[in-house]
Amino acid sequence: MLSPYGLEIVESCITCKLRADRIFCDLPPAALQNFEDIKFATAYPQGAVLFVEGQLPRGIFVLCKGGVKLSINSPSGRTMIVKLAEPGEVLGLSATISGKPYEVTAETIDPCQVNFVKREDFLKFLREDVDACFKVAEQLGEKYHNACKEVRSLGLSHSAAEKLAKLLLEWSSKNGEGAKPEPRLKLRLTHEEIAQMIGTSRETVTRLFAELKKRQILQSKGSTLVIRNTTALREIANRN
Amino acid sequence: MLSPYGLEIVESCITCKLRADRIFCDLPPAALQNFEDIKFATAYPQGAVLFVEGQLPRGIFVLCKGGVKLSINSPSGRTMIVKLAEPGEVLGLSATISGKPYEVTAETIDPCQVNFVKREDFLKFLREDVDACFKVAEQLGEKYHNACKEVRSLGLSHSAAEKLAKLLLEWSSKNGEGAKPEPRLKLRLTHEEIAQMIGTSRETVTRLFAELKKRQILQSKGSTLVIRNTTALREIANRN
DNA sequence: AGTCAGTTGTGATCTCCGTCACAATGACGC
DNA sequence: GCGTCATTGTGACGGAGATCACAACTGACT
Repeated sequence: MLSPYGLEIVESCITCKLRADRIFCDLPPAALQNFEDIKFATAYPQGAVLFVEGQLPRGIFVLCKGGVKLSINSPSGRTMIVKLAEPGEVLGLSATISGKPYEVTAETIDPCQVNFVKREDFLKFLREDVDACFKVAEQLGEKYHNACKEVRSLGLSHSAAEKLAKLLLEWSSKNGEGAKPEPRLKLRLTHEEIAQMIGTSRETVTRLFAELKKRQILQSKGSTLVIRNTTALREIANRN
Repeated sequence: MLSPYGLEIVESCITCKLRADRIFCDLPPAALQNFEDIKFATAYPQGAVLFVEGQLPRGIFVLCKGGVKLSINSPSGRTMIVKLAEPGEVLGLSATISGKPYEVTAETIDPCQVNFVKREDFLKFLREDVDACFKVAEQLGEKYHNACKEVRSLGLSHSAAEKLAKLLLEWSSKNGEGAKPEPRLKLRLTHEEIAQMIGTSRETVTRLFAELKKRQILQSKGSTLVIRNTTALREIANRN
């Protein structure tokens, strides 16, 4: 099936080949069929907003393909990026369960495929299936874990350099690049957005990058970044 | 029944009168009976450590009575208080479900009554009971919500004053004191600990309190604090 | 080519707050 | 009472980084 935004939509979760790798999607057959019946397969272009912090929960969004930026905004216009969600994650979960407003704003950074489930359908689904309910608990645990990591990074770090180094190391450890002596990673965010991830200003990020390059720890080729001296970067990340 | 640490232990969850008000404990009769069979009623003195960040999860701790301080520690000796847990909360939940190490350290700040459930018993219990499983999801959602609030406070605030004001307002909104024109609250923490809650230094907290008192916004009588000018405090909390 | 918006790079200030260093106060036991 | 310990109160100083203000660069679109 052809679809908008250059995505090839996977229509059915039952035949989806990616399922096994996914945190949430790997449900037993019975649950999967029930889920299949209540979900809507949808697609979004880059830059689309799935939901906004403060809105009453309409339902959950299971990310099948693409990346989504989760952020928290202050009335004063500041914004803080909490996480870049990856395929397999369920977005809007805690709000949908509690009925309280969405905690964060979710905005696509790629063309995305998403399975949407209406709140009432989802709650009914959970009430009838322990397996699904347990998966949800696991998923929420994962989210909590991430939030704790964020708190740790924000609260226990001394310098912006430390936080940036931690972020880069985390990114490089994905995609199996972490093991290599000189891991490389694609920068999907602007300096401004990186600043919002580590709670600092854009200028500081630019300056830090400049310094790391000068010290031969980093090297950039277009939008790919090469970590030339992993040990040095680790040292900065654990400084003090 | 008489017990250690001057606590009167509530032996059975089934006859517990406080149950209805509690987030987790209000289970349907069948689930409650099953829970009753696997839980251990225990008591701890003030200052006891229930579990430490990084330990493999032994099980969950349902807080029945007393207060527990949840904190995150850095290898460098810094510590950040994430939350003061109240009766009804389930501690060590996400770790017990995922099997990954406890996220935080839990230390009692009062003599406490706690119901402990071993990990394997708890998991089995959840697998057999949708209602309990759903309660767990709700509880985890609540934890996630709190963590998000923490991230917001740490990441989006400009000044220590702002964070302190926010904290005081939050505390005063408990116990129904929030509605009163001059809410009062008992300070259960030292300046040092308050500093750890808002991610600043002890001296800064002391200085901020001094200033707030000078500006007639606060007034302290022993360990109770009176908020004399709620509007001014709100203004500081939302400054910028 | 040229234009224009969105990035990135860099210098000059300025301020908040962390840190160090003590003094003052309070709590508690003996 | 007095000694010990934890907590609180204050001053002085320095530095990390926010903020402002531009300049330089990039890439997309006409």
